[in-house]
Amino acid sequence: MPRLTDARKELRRTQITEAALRCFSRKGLERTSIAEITAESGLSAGSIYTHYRNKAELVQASAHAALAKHAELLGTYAASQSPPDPDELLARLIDGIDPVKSRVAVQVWGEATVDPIIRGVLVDMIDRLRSMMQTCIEAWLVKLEGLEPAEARERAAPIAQRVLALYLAELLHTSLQSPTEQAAS
Amino acid sequence: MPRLTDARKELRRTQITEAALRCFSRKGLERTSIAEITAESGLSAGSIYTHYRNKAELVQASAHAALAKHAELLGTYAASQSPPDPDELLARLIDGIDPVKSRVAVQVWGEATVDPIIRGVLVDMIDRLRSMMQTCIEAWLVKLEGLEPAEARERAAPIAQRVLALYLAELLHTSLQSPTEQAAS
DNA sequence: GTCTATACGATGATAGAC
DNA sequence: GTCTATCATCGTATAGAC
Repeated sequence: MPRLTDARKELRRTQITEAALRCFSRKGLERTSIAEITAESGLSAGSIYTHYRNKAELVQASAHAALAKHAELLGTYAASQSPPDPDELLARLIDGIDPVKSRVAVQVWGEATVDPIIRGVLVDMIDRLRSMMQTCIEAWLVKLEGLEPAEARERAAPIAQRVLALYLAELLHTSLQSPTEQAAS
Repeated sequence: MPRLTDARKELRRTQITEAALRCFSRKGLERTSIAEITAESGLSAGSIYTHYRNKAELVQASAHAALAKHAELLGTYAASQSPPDPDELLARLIDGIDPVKSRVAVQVWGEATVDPIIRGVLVDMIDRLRSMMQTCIEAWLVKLEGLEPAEARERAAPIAQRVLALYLAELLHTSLQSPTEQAAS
């Protein structure tokens, strides 16, 4: 197994998706052309197509990468020894929102409306977010509010649901606030 | 002033946007071609371009139409004699969500991320929604909770903010639940 | 005002050299 | 694996007849 080769391969793929994410944040998932991604990545069209079968695959990979970063942040809190209360959790998550990534995230929402694969990626990620929030809130209810594990689990679910909703709304809000450097089509 | 002519003109325009909205709901704002809208509307490309300067203008008009319908529903509650409490208000709004329109609405969010004009339309509509929610909640606080108008106004704002957030999140949820009849790009 | 037919541009994707 | 050059396709927008 050529481990080094695989690692380099993956490195190239992320190099491409990183460049793509920057382009998407400026022009959107659809209106970004492959040419722009080649310019941003410093690679060529041919090279990109050896790593991704077509543009749809690249968009999917980029969407996954964009959403995963949101989950990463939450993961650190979920694993924390002293879990924050729901308000504090929400505040920290909001504080961690990156305007650039928020734009791509909201674009992914729109695309998920129409593309089943992107939708699968998004639904999956949202479920993971909710699950992690629930874990975090559950731990808080047990450790700091003194609830029984059984009752904590029961009460954590609806709270997590609402924290998630407020977080998503804030994501939308952020994506609309940050200025666009791009003229209308 | 040829009033009848203007009325017919407006009628044609809505006929076009209605057809466009159905197409958008299936294929998205960008991947819907003018040809598909002509087919859906029963008109021709030439006809459409006499009513809208270009596709961007048509998308803007359609976006406005899609969002306005959400506001209409809320307007009836805001003007109601017996305003519902926040939970009930939210429940009714959610109950009134149309899956087809929810998809277009979320697509508009994504587009607003990139297109300043669409963003203006969206931000405007969101502000109107929040304002109407606030009015509704304010009336409820005064009439049914017996608060002073001054305090009601103060306390209504953050509640409206949260109801709005929960509503938007539910809109996203609905847009992801309804099945897509369209293959990936 | 509406249609048919078309020009023009843009873009996704590939072939073949290195 | 990567690049350059190219192709084929598709979609917007327009011109001109009715």
